[in-house]
Amino acid sequence: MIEERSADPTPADAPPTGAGLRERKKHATRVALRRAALTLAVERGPEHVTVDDIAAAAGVSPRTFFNYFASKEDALVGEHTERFAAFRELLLARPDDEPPLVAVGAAVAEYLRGIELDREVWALRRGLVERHPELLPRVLGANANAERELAHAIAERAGLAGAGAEDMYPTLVAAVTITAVRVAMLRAACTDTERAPADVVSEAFAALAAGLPAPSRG
Amino acid sequence: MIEERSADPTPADAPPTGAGLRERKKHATRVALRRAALTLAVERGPEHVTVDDIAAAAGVSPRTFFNYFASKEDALVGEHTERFAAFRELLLARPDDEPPLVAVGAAVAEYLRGIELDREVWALRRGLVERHPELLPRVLGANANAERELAHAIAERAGLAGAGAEDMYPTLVAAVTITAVRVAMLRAACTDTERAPADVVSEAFAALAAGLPAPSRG
DNA sequence: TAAGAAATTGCAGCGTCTGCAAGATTCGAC
DNA sequence: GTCGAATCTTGCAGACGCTGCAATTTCTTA
Repeated sequence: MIEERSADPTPADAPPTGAGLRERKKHATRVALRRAALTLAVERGPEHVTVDDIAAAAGVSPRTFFNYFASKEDALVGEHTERFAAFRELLLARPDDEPPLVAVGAAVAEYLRGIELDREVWALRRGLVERHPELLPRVLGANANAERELAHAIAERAGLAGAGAEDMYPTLVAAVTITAVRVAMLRAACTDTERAPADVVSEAFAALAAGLPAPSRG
Repeated sequence: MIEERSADPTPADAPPTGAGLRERKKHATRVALRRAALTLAVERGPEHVTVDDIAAAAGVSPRTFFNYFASKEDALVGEHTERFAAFRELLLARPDDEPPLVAVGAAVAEYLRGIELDREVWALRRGLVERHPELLPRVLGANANAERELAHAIAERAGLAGAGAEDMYPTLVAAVTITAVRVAMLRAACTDTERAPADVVSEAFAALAAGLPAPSRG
């Protein structure tokens, strides 16, 4: 209940093609379970969906569900964390002389552009969280790990040795980054649906880098 | 499991004195339960403490536990949210011409100075989260509600009508604020133990308002 | 002190999640 | 192809979290 590890450190983008049959089946099951979970949750509301329902809809036994996800919520909103695995490299690839927030913002934008594949699942998840704000804390909580990862990467990039312990700066930038991305994504999903998420995120980072000047007061 | 409401909207600082015997007993029970939960969790680790244990240590029945807290975690880390209730007024009391981040930072600092009462419980909780990072997501998640409250307050203060929907700005400032407070508190708790938390928070806000300039690279 | 309000408790029950030990499936080497 | 090893799936039993309900006890108030 309190533990929050992933049941399986499989990367989110496991290759649908290539590799052995085993891998393909596993990936298919994982996708089926997640889709089933999201679809059912959208239909009935998360609290009216049991693990048994999800497993049945995905065509596996209830016990198998827990071979893929550590918890019911994990199947619904737990994907985000996994995504940040590759992010670190994107960040470290930015030119050395860029200010931290700019580099991070650029890396994030790049990262987002590479994501636009799972549109479908993301749309499901977005609608779900919109209709059921109870899930929001879980989503935010899931970012905690990503944040620590990012803090390490930032410290590394800035040439600070020990990560975060002796300097608040990397931690702060990491936290603010995750926050900005989150807010911008929400914004992009809810209001600015016509704009590319990456653009909205860029805007948020621009505002941050400028010290959050007040907009015109109305 | 997914629901995240409080079992009881009792203010965190219920009057230990005054009022009837009933109120005093309720407050005592609440405190006893929280203390028991924290103490046991620190001793054995959260996952090795059952609700039955907590109830027994507090001298009430297991069923009664759930009359006071919606979940086990709520007893451990759920207090934070309640605290933000009064924050809004502090913010709205700041002079109108202050830049948003400055006003928010000042309000936060003020708010923190008023908190230094529960030192004991806070220390317990801090040590607990430090030793058991699994709890961190829950703590962060608990801030989600506070964040929305704050966004509303900021929008109100900035004179923006509808809260957050049509402008990303208040949401962003609110999110960044909660984030900064969180990081600064962590910092104050872990490293800068000699400095007042309020000071560390102020520093974090100064960095934010300055657009997060890079520290000297080493 | 008696009626009424509110808190405590036990119980029955659903749902989440885990460990364990079978049984089925895939893989790699021959 | 075949066989053994590695891996996945599944059922089962059970601990634990959490809830509704109804009976009982404790406080309040008139």
